[in-house]
Order: sequence, then C-alpha cells, then structure tokens
Amino acid sequence: MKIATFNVNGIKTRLPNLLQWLGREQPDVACLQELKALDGMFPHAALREAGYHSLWKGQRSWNGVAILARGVEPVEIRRELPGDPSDDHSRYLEAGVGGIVVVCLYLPNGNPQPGPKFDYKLAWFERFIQHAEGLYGSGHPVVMAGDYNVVPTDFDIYNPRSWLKDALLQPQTRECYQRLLKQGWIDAIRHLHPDEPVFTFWDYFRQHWEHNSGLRIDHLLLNAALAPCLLEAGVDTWVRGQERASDHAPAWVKLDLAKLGQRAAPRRKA
DNA sequence: ATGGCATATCCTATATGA
Repeated sequence: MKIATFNVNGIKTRLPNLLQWLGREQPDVACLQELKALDGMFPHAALREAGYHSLWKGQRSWNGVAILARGVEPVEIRRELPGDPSDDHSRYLEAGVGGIVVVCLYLPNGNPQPGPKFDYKLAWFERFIQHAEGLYGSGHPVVMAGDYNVVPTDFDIYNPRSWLKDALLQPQTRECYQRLLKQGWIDAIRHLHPDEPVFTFWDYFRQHWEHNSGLRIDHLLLNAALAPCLLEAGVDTWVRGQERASDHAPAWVKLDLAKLGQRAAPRRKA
C-alpha cells in the first residue's frame, strides 16, 4: 500500500498535474493540502473518474485538506483538530482506509515570526501533539501525513543561512516536532534515508528547483503499530519539474500490511 | 532589509505562502 502527501497549492489550478501524478504513481491513499477552494469547487467527479473516492474540507482562498482513496471510500473519523472550537481553518482530516487510521494535516506556516501567526502555529502544534498522543496509543495502525511546515534539522534544507529567521526553522518549531517524535512516531523518510538530503519543497524564487535548493517539510509519521509494515519511503520529485507545478512534490511510504499485528500478538505453538 | 514567484479574491491591488 502506497500512502502519499501532496501540498497541491490550489486544487483548481493543479488538477491536471494531480491527475497526471495519480495516474502514473497510483497511490492507494493521497493526503492533499492547500486546496484553496470552497467545498463546492472540489473536483470530486474528475477524481472519481480517475478511480479515487474523496473526503475533503475546503475553505475560501486558503488552506483546505482532502483524503483520496483508490477504489474505496475513506471513512471519516473527524474533520477538525480537537482543542479549540474557535479555530476555523481547514487544516485537519482523519479517516479510516483499509484498516489504517490516516491523518491529513496542514500545519500553520507561522510567518512572519515573531507575531500572532507564529503564536497560532505553536498553539496549533500543541493541540496536535496532545491529540497525536492519543492516536499513538490507540492500538490502531496510524499514519500522520501532511505539510508540517517544519524543517526538522539543518540537514533538511539546502542551506539554512537565508532562512534563519523563518518560522519553519525556529527552535520552538523544531522542539515541538521533536516532542512529537519522542512519543514514538517514526519519521519514515528520514528513518529509511538517514544519510542523504531529501527535499519535498522548492520555492518559486531564484531558480531554487533548478538548483535543487529545497526543504524537507512534508512528513509521514508512523506509530509503533504501523512501523513494522514500512517497506520504502521517498519523494516523487518529477512532479515538481512539470509545467505549472506546485512548489511541493508528493512524499510517500510503501507499506506491507501483511505484517500488521505481527509484533503485537506472537502466535503460540500448537 | 527586500525581493524574487505563484495563487487566491472584494481581481489592474492585496493577502498569503514558506
């Protein structure tokens, strides 16, 4: 099973790009962020025609998340991150797909920093850490996939020099991410590629894509129930090189679900 | 310190992204 996360930066503009990627890579589950569209504008029919059932939560102009599943309906678990009823950003979806709990998140960017937007980012992160703790120990296999807007370490960016004041690299931001990992979550891409630079985002400025000046900010975290299934992890970088591409490329994991529960209940000999 | 580019909407100007 291939599960991916892709910040599309506008679902309407990016639909041809998205369909091309889905057709070529055939992910079983795709978590999308930055739909930048109202619910009524979501292209569910076109995606259905491409073989995908969708669950989505849109918003005018900004944010917006969706979970796509190939050939099956994703079963909605929740549509918002608990902890703040006044938070009206569309940044969170949680669904069951094929026996796995799939979390799709779009963590706030937080720029400029310091300021109210950075405060909102940290507050959202705290709520997420709290909710993730419950998910981790739920007994279900869980993957939390999305645009975390966190560059975990200086190894996850081409050069931190011009980004030192950016919200994505702040010590508070990184500390939150580390606290999340400390619950036991596996950062799948870094786990399988500990010694090589991996990027998922290249901004539109200064020919950063052409020079491979990227950042790793899209992550897939697995809990202990799902981690034994991890086979591969990577980034479909070719998507970033297409015409009218998003500034993000899809990041993904491949899982062997036959290994589910293998660790939890060793079979007794007859 | 700013801008470079892209996408959105109250669309020839402004907010947001990262």
